Amino acid sequence: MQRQKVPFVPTTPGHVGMYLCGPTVYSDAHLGHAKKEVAFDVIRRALMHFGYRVRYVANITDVGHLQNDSDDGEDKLQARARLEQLEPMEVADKYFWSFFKDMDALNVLRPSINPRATGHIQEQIKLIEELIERGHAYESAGSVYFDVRSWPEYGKLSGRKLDDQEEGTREAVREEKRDPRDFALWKKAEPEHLMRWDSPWSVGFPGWHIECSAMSLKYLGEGFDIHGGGLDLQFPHHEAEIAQAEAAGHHFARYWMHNNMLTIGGEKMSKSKGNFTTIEDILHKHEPMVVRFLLVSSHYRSVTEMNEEAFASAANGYRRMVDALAEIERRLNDAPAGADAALDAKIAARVQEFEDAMRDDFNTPKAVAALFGLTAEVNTALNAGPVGHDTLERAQAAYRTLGGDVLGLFAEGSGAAPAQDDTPVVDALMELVLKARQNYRLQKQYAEADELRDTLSEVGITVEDTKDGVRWKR
RNA sequence: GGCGCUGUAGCCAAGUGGUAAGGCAGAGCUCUGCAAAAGCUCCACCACCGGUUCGAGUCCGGUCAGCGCCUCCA
Repeated sequence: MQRQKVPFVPTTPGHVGMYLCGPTVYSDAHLGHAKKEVAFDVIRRALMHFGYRVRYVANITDVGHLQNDSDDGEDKLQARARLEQLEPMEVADKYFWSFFKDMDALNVLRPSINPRATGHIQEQIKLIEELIERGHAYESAGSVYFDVRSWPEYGKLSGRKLDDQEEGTREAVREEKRDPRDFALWKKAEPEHLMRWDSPWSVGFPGWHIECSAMSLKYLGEGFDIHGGGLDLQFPHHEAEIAQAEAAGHHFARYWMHNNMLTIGGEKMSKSKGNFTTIEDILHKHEPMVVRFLLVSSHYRSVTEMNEEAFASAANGYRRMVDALAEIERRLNDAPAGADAALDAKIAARVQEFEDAMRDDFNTPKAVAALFGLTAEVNTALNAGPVGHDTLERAQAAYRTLGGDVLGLFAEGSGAAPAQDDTPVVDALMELVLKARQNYRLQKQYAEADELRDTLSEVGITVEDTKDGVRWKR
């Protein structure tokens, strides 16, 4: 809340409670969601790596909030439902599942608790009642609004002063409100509004911000550790969350973390601009791990530019690391016993470098650089000759633990859409083809040998001749 | 108008006042039947102008450019 980087000290030693603002499930998740989810997934994984037990709560917003603040705004879920000719809750469930399918593909760990707004109407009503009792909220025409004038701290997170805010920007300043900046805690439902619940004030639906205050406090308790979300939610959403919770007498989140936005051609990717790429679409063009690698290659607080060149660069760079790891694991099969002290020291230094980077506000680009440093050193050693088994295991552990467990990489084949496993067949065929090619080569019939190699290349199989014999990969 | 962020090589991207990490692309070399892979080498007057300092990409002021939030958005 000091609006700067500060040392982290959890409430309960050894434990961390994290809350992340999740998606409103009314359309496919796009790359912006991926950046947020991966950013906080890495933070969670890093905390776990450093020994914390993490309770990770990420909500799903499935209440249909209005598309804008004017009177006739349509509910987003309902609008989608009309388009797809579904019940609003069918829409919510459809995109709920597709969201998890996308996140699984990106190797984002599932939350410890995944509360849905519609399942916590009672908790939200209770919090609103507390606010009314304390004089920070008032009912007006069946709706309930938060009284920002009654809460001087409103604005502390985003560094805004009420009086600086431009008035009248909104099309219709609702006369129901005492102040145009008051925000809805409960809205009376118009007759055509489908998602509606009983409340002391009207049949209606909760305001957009109240669910996060209610659910985070319910599952993480008073004064929980970390609250995360996109930078674009800082104001008004998170500001409102804090005001509601604290005005009602609760201790709210102690640390706030915001991921920055993703740009394409320098412009923010967003639903309203229509310049977004869905995760499903991008996964048709790029491996999930490449997408994830590109995301962790920039810092969560920085803007990430995503263009085709960046993807190509990420694909090649990631491949280099994967190849090094694959070679380590191949060599483990017939490595001599013992260790290589010089390389051991280098591995330990890179591990240290990685962990230092992560400890400094989760500096993933720096951590990735440490892995590339490791890659160069390991490759050099592997080129030089046999490396001891123990050392290879240490190198493997460095990749699997840091790149794998912490950054969530090297999880090819995980998640949705597992490819049909044709490995045994391909292996057998490759053995035959390579044997034939080797015969051509021994008889110096290079044209024939190269033709085989070129044909394989066309179907995505690379053949490499090395000192130790032929090797292939796809 | 208010609040805030950013400008680092062709691209992506770190950078705690003390000679500018890393990756991709590119060039050369080693290895190789040729390739590929890997390794080595090369590749930045840090938007501009002032100031503070022994020393500034890093601090201060200004200029220019771009972006975000203030309305739904991750």
